[in-house]
Amino acid sequence: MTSDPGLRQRKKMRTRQALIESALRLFAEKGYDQTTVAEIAATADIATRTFFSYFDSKDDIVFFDDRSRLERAVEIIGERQPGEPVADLLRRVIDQSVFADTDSELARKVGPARTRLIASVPALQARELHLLFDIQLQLTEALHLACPELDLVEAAAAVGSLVGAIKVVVAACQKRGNRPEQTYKAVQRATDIAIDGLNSLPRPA
Amino acid sequence: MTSDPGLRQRKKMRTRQALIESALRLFAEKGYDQTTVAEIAATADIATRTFFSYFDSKDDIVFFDDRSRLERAVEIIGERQPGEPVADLLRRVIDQSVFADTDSELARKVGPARTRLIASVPALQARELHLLFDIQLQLTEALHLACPELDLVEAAAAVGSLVGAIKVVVAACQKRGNRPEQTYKAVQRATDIAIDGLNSLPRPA
DNA sequence: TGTAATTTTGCATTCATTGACGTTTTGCAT
DNA sequence: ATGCAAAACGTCAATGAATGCAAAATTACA
Repeated sequence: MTSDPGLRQRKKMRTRQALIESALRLFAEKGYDQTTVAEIAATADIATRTFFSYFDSKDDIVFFDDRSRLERAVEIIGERQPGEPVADLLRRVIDQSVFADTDSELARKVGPARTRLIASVPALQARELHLLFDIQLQLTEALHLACPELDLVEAAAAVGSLVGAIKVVVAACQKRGNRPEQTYKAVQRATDIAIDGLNSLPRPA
Repeated sequence: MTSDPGLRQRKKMRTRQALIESALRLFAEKGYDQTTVAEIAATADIATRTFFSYFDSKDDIVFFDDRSRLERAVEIIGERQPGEPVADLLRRVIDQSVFADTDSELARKVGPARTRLIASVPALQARELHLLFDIQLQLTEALHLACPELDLVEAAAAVGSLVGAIKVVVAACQKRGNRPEQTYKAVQRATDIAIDGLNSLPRPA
């Protein structure tokens, strides 16, 4: 299955790669809205029409490595040791898929720039949230399978609560311009709060 | 401030209303993608160009009452009794803003149809998630203000965890085609899980 | 009324996205 | 090697959302 790329596949991959690199470079240079699909295609030496057989939409290209991140996450969940607490399992998932550079060097290369790009373009924010949402649904299924003691609702709540806490905390940090250091600490705190529950929050003085 | 609408304002409101009704009716009849902005405008007897001075985009019109829902929520948070547990406060927010028909009869009228519509159109799902996300950021601020014992990260985690759990659970329920009855119960369960934390989940047998 | 402020509109334009259809490449079997 | 079928690509044309602009219409107010 993972054996023969074949000329066809190799060529497709190269084209795909070229499109991704062209797009991200142009977005960085001229901004997302100022870059047209036609330009991206031209820069990668591809017909405009063909762009859409590689990516469903202009914004999709920014999230080229989402699929592999998801696959990694599902894999981790599938390898759960029977009896391992759900909280521990999900902690590992967060660390090793969300905050790891899953998809080759390219992901690491564009990492921070991409983050800034997404934060600054509403259309990309929306796309990201939508993708993340789909991912959560799939994680829910995987978790439900790997943890027979959880019904579907419990699995969904677990995933939603953890991811939701982290996502909002990260956004709040970015909004106030925190350093990555601070943001990372905040993510840890968010994780703990999701795991220990809202009742673990400080009480009024 | 809330006194004189004036002819101008009244007219604008009527136009807005007309646009909303036309749009939702057409979406229901022919489907979202098959309905053009031009048709919506024509049905409401205004110029196509004018549509965009009432709504920023075609999908915005579906979420016409989001603003008032948010305002209601922020209001509730602002009225928090000092010493009231955060969990209790947020429970009330969920009940009275998310699951209440805030914006007049219109909201109630379109409720279920709109839910189905959003679920079936990817563009609307994305828009909804984006709006919901913004809402969460604003709730975070409001909560931080109303609860001095919470720092910003804690407030964000609280909101994110609760809303996240509910959102994913609702989606999971819809996906498997649960009845509203079932879904409502699931929301309660999701709320409890967010409040009590992932550690409150059933342990492996 | 007359004038300023605000809205509405028509028009042109840009650009993402899609469908139909013909052409080129590649994989594979003979 | 040769030929066929499928996969990929490209051309052309069309649709429809979204935006800028300036003229026309409407409303507010002195």
